[in-house]
Amino acid sequence: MKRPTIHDVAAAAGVSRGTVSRLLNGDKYVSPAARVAIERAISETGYVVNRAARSLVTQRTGSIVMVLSEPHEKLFEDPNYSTTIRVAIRMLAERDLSLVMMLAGDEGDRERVVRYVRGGHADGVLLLSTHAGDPFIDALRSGPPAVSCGAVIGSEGVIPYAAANERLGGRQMTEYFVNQGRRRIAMITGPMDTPGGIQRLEGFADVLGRKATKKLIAHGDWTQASGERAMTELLARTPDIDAVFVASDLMAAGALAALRAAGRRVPDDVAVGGFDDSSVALSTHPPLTTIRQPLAEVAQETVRLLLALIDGAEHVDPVILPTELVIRESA
Amino acid sequence: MKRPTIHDVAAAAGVSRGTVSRLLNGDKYVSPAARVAIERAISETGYVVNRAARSLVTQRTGSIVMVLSEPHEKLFEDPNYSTTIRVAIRMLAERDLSLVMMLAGDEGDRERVVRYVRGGHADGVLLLSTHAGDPFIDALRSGPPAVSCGAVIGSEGVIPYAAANERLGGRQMTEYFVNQGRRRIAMITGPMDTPGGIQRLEGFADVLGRKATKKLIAHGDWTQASGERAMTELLARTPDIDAVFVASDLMAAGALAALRAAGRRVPDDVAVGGFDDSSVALSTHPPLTTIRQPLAEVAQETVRLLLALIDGAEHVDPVILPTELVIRESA
DNA sequence: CTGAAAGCGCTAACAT
DNA sequence: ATGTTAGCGCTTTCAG
Repeated sequence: MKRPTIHDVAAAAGVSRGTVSRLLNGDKYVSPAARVAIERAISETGYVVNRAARSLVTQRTGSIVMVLSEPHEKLFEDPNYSTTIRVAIRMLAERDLSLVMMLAGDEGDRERVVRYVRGGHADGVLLLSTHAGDPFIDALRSGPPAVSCGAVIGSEGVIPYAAANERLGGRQMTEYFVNQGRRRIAMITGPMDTPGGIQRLEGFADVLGRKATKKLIAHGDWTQASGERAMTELLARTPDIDAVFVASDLMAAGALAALRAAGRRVPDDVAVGGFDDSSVALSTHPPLTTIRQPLAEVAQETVRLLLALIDGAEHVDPVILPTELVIRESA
Repeated sequence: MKRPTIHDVAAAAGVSRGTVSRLLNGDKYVSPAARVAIERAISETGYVVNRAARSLVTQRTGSIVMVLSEPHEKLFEDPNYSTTIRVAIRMLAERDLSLVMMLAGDEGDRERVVRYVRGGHADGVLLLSTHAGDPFIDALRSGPPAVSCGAVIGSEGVIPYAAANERLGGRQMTEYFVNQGRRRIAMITGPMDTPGGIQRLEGFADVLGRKATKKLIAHGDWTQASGERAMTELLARTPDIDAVFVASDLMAAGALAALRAAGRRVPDDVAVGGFDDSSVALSTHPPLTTIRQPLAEVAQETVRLLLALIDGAEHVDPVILPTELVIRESA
């Protein structure tokens, strides 16, 4: 049989469609009697609201789009997405909002996202790992509320966000090395158009000051291979380093391999610090001393900001959460 | 200004709404002249179709729901999801279908999914890592087409699927050990209500026959910690093992830690084989010899099956893709 | 507190 | 090949 409509429910309950609709939408003006009759009718008929019809009249869609800006191949390497996705789905489900996922890895993708959002197909936008100067930030300004999980470099004032205090994390690791008595501390950063790339380095520089010279800094792109490459480069350039702060656990795993190949013992000869406290941090040998980011909380706050905006807040402030040093065996 | 409707486009192009609609829906009966005028009008007005309105009349929603059945905490540990998600988003986007994500980790979640699907909010269902006897398999039978990425144990005839040939993978690794001259080969399996848990063990048993005794088999739950635990147990139970096939790379990382703690050298004393060829396989020491699953192809085939069903296919056959042995240093 | 009625924007069947 | 029109199922005034 066809799916029941609000009309069927109204008929079964002996009221008008309007009354059923009012109940469904939490309007207070429904008599107890009507309420009971309608609720019974709903469960008897197995009625489920037709979102398309509702959407057509309310002009809201009941869905939020999550935009993954990472180039496709790398999506695979990042251990952080699943937490964010999981938290977002949960929180949105509570509000009866569904989460639709889109990719924004190349120009075609991005255009699709813009069309989708401007076409009014989503009530809000959740940005993930958006890079500096991403052209479509502007395109989103005229649409529904957008927030980012992690700062959008260069658009911090435009797109509200929640993020871990990455700079603090950088400081925590670097201070730990200093307190351990390490003298030549190097760093392998992430891409310099991402907050994690920039701010972890800032924290490093905060502590080391002028000792943080160019020679001690190499850049990676978050992949393990890039960490290995950067470490090799660092070793060639400055053989006497006794500690290295790597901006992600995955890259740190690569650095570990390079150190092993070079015959350096970890942590005896060189201390290695990672970032993320992801699952790789435990599978390396030795297990990584790293910085834990409150990922779940960051995701939670991001969604909270978005919901506040959807509920009509004019303005929300960024939320920045502290990181934490996790000591294991690599440093 | 308000978003333009099909009416505005029709007016701007000097044709009727029906003609615009026909063009939009690929109907062949549109004159070249009208076509040009309409296309110009569309780009001038910035028109984007209102999916809700379309959905209301076509009874299709333009979205596919992906259901993640893994209990929440574990979602985090599995390195395979992102590939599947990425491939699915891509392929669906080409058909202008959007991907909505739902969790089915607990009873409440599952009920939500069933309501959603039966409420007609999706044109198709994509199941991920559904466990044996998952109660809501039945609930899905009356709704839109559903397919699974990976077999659904116990419902292989009910839910079409694409999957890697996990049993073959189990055979490949075990044969490799045998050919290497290993004599006491143990196995750490995944959960026995998942295809990966069952079939990788079947492959192991295919090769070893009656030599695959209970004493040589321990069970894990895909987590690294469980791999470590199972390895310790195996070592206590059968100290003379010289090879172990671990059903996932992550668990293998745990096994490696247990072997190191027990003072066994890998691969000299004990060969270790993983499964998945995930990123951890490269970050362990030594890097893991493992089985590669054609994840992207599996995801692709899964989506293809779903699309075929949506397009009206009465029946589709399961697709099973071969795995491949990847030799590194752990065996 | 409730019923009636007017659309929301679109597709598809029917005319022409 | 194209215009006209009848809804799709719902929310939301507006009366009462």
